[in-house]
Amino acid sequence: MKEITQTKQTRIQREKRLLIQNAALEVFSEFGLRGATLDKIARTCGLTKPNILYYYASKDEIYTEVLKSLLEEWIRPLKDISEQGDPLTEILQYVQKKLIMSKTRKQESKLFATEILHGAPLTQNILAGSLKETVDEKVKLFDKWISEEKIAPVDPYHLIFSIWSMTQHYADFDIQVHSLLNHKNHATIFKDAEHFLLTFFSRCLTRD
Amino acid sequence: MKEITQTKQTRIQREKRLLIQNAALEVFSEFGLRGATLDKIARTCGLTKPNILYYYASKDEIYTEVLKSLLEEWIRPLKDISEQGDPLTEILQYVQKKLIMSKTRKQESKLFATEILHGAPLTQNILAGSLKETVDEKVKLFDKWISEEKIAPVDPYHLIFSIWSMTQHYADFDIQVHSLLNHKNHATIFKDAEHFLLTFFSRCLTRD
DNA sequence: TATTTTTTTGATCAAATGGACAATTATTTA
DNA sequence: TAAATAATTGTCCATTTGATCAAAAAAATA
Repeated sequence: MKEITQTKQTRIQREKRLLIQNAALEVFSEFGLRGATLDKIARTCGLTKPNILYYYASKDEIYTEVLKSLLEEWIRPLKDISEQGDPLTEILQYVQKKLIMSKTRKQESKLFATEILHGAPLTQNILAGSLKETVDEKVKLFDKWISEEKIAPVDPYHLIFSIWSMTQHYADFDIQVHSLLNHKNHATIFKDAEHFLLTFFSRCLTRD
Repeated sequence: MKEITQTKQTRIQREKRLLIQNAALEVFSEFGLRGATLDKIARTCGLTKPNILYYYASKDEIYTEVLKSLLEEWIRPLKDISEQGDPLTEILQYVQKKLIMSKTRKQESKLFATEILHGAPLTQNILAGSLKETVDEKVKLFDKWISEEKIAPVDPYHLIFSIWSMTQHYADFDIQVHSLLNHKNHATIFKDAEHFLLTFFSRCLTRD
């Protein structure tokens, strides 16, 4: 295969690569890196195995690309937290955004979770890089808000962890959630979750 | 292989099966069901592959057994929540117990998470069975406490989800946690997490 | 100790799977 | 339209891996 540079892709290359990425996301999020096979990905997007390997050098390369594009999207809402806005509103909005992502981007959430869970072999540099940068920046902002007594004093790192874990839980553990809630309507679950989380965090951040 | 009944195991059978289970927990929690190989498990416990298959009919049987014994242990602290005790204390104690499990039983937590994440192929009946039973029972208790105004009104199901997600986060996503906290001392992280969680839940459960 | 039973292992198999490649077909470009 | 380039696929290969089995070794038992 000729080298496919970012600047000089044919129409077909753009289309097929996207097709493969979408199928790969589906398969990887369900079976993990090792459980996913090229055959499954091929079947999912209606291409043949050698054809997929014409666009990507290896299975690992597909995985890396899918994960990379996912990570950028994953960090974005955190970046959106603004120093200008009302502190409590900003944080609650972040909670809402993360919950919406769990609802609409379940596959991405699961893929990310699996990757971290199994040691983040391909993500460690990003965790220690751009994600850490953004987190540290927001932690500073939260500390500032705390010192100005605009939100209650809590450890900002653990606050962020709590937002991540509680919202992502509804995507990653959806099987369990649905099973314990008698397979209640999907939309209802998320509405209840939203109400719970907003109550929870506003109570927690407005006392003292 | 002769059938190994529960009642009539030799000393060697008891020892070797335990040896295999421990190795399997280690390997499965790191690589997942499909990523784990019999060779890896064999190497981990110093047995040969055919020898392992002398004690277990298949890889899936090992996985199922490890998971089954894990699940019983996993539900126990929830059962311990007592109607007799002080409501807030009981719930905070449950949070503490779950956090300790994340600290000391990281492998179990990760294995469980991976299983649910990938569709709980071998656990679904347990989720819908004994786990659901216990959860429903405690939900009733929480509702009672709420109606008696002993804790603040929150959705008990989502309260339980929040406890699970926030505590297990420190085991399942330990790579991320450590990376973002500059690889701070393990014990310190859990002390901070405990303080955060106890503050968080007591604030949340004592208002109104 | 002799016999039986249990345990261990080397050799091997069949299926699954990631990947290579040459030949063919489709598309683009001159 | 002809030549060149890009895309597709059937076939094949090497490795991995779950599992089998017969023979050997070890342990238990009589």
